[in-house]
Amino acid sequence: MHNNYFHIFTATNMKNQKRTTIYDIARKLNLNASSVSRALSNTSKVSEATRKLILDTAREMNYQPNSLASNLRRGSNRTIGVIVPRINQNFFADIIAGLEEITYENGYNLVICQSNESYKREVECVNTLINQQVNCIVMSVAAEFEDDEHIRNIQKNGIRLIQFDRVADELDTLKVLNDNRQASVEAVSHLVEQGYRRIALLEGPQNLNIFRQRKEGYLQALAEHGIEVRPELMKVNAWTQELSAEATRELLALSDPPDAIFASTSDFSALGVLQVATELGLTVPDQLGICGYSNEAFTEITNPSITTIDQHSVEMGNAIARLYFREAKLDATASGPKTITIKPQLIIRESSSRHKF
Amino acid sequence: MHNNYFHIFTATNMKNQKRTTIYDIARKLNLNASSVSRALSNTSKVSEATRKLILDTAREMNYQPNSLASNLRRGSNRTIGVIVPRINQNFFADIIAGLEEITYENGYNLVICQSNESYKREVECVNTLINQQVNCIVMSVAAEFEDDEHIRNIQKNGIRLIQFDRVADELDTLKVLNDNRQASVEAVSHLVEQGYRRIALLEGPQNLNIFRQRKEGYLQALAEHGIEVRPELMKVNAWTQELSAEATRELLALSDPPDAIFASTSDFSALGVLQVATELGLTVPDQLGICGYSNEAFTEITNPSITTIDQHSVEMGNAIARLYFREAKLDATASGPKTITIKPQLIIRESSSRHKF
DNA sequence: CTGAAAGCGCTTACAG
DNA sequence: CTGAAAGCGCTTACAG
Repeated sequence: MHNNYFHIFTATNMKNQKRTTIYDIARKLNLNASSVSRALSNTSKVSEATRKLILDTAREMNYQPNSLASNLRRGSNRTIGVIVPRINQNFFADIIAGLEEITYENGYNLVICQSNESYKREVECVNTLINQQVNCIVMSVAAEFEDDEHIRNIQKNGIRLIQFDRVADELDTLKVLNDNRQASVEAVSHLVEQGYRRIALLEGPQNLNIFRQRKEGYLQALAEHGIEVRPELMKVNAWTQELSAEATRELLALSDPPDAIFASTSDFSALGVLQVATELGLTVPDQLGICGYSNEAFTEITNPSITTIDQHSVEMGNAIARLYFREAKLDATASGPKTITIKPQLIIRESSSRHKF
Repeated sequence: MHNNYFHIFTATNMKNQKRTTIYDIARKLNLNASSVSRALSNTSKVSEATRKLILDTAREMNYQPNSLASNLRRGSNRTIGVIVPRINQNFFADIIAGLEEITYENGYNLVICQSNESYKREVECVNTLINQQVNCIVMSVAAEFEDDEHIRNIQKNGIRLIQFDRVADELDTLKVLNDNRQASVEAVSHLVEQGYRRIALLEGPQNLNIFRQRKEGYLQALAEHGIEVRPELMKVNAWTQELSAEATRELLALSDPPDAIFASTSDFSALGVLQVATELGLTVPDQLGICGYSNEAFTEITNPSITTIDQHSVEMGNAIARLYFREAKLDATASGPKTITIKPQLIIRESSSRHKF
């Protein structure tokens, strides 16, 4: 027992040489720790002379404040937790970068988790962030959605919640969304204006709000232009490059095949469409029009370049963070449901431009 | 004064309804908080009966442990801090995703900061993470490098440090690197084997180790194949798409222009080369060979597709996290400098394949 | 197996 | 302007 203790002591000693605390500084200067705290926090009244003395000594002793302690005491840790399906997907990486810009300016930190599209992982992420006492959780739900109890639990614990992009619609929370429906309407209308009439839709999982909205936009645009809906032109769950390629093969094998395909799920889907079209010797955009979603970097450099929708993802990240800080400044009780909508932008490129531009 | 206090109380009350603590549970069960703590931590001896009672009550009262408190007490917060130049750059996003996989498995969290390639920001990030008492800092230095005092400071504070990719070479720390030199040797040798002889190099900022090593590899490969070095074929700081395009124009305007360009800085540079080549009507790979670096997603789908080097970035993230956990298990004093090298892989595509493959 | 007590490092009303 | 004291919520040696 004694041996064991001694051993640990030695190791710790060699490793840490014990960090300086405000008590160390106080002792050295024959002051009380509370004065040191006040001088360092730079907020309460301390005489200029002692403040300077304390700051100098702190620097000299290489003092680093212990955020854990001050956070515990203050009951806030100036941290925002982020849960996304996948960190290294362009859209989410941009959101995170956008969040970071603003949170950094405000002296906050980001704790990041990824759900990997799994419901179970998402629940675990939420619990971890609640335990960490983050001030706010910013999240986009996993495709595998089962239940929203864990999300409600965030609010029960007095933690602010901002949902973005993929959200649990029914919950009364702060939300930052893209206007997916409107973007879809514009994309499909553009295809109609280019002369396409048999427009197919590649859909994402309909349990996610964003994919439902994109489908609604597609239907709305067809209605507005008096084009009849042909169910066989709508393909469900075509949301990866492979699934989209497969769906495209099926579509093009129809007796009355589509003359345009709106890959509403992603640009990777659009890429799948383009691949199959090239394989089959169809010219794009003349024989087949294509529109994707997300404005991934590669859409600009494919041959032909791909028409798509830019979601302003970095700006969206900024907007989310700004929303948090604005709400946090208001009385804690004041924040009800509130939605900010970002307007995506149709980027017209070669894959849908029959009339040269 | 009293008013003020009352106001705060109300707000807090309405917002939080006060989270359950182990004391609340103890009081309810007529036990001591220490027993509750032991039952919940699941480690010390508690009778099966009381353990069950405590766990049930905790669930019923919606207890969420306060990590801040336990971390402060234990002096560790099971968190790894990450500092990267840019979160939404593919390589770093992949590294982060790779880190997250392993840290998650081990019950650790990630706190992420981005330096935006700025030295000042990097120093601030380091300080924040030190104050947060993270167990480890994983970092890749900003391009704007001034001094390594902040990095030394990490170790002075008893925090483990793992440098990766872009590192301060002189410091004795754990390092996880790509074998940039070897990758360059292979890329340039491949170009030689394809019959290219006047091979130009686009270099990155030479204050970063990775770009120095890639240049060394280039020089080594030329030497090995008995090809003379022509300084006018080596362009410094060509590390964005625009700068590379510019450098390419200059190179191709030479009286004896290159027949291949190794864009050692990134695939975006390679893209800049490809653009200019297309503009000037040069056929790739016949009249000009191109090789990039990083294996960005788009390199597969450009026309022609781009030969490049895959850095196994997700696996590199995994390796970094595993290194931390392995070292952490060893005695705290035992960890000296140590380097893990990941072997990148040359991906040969059309842009450098004169002989069809 | 359980309880009582100290302490992690800080902040903040309360006195003076 | 400064000091003394309590407390944030937990963990952990020490007794029993």
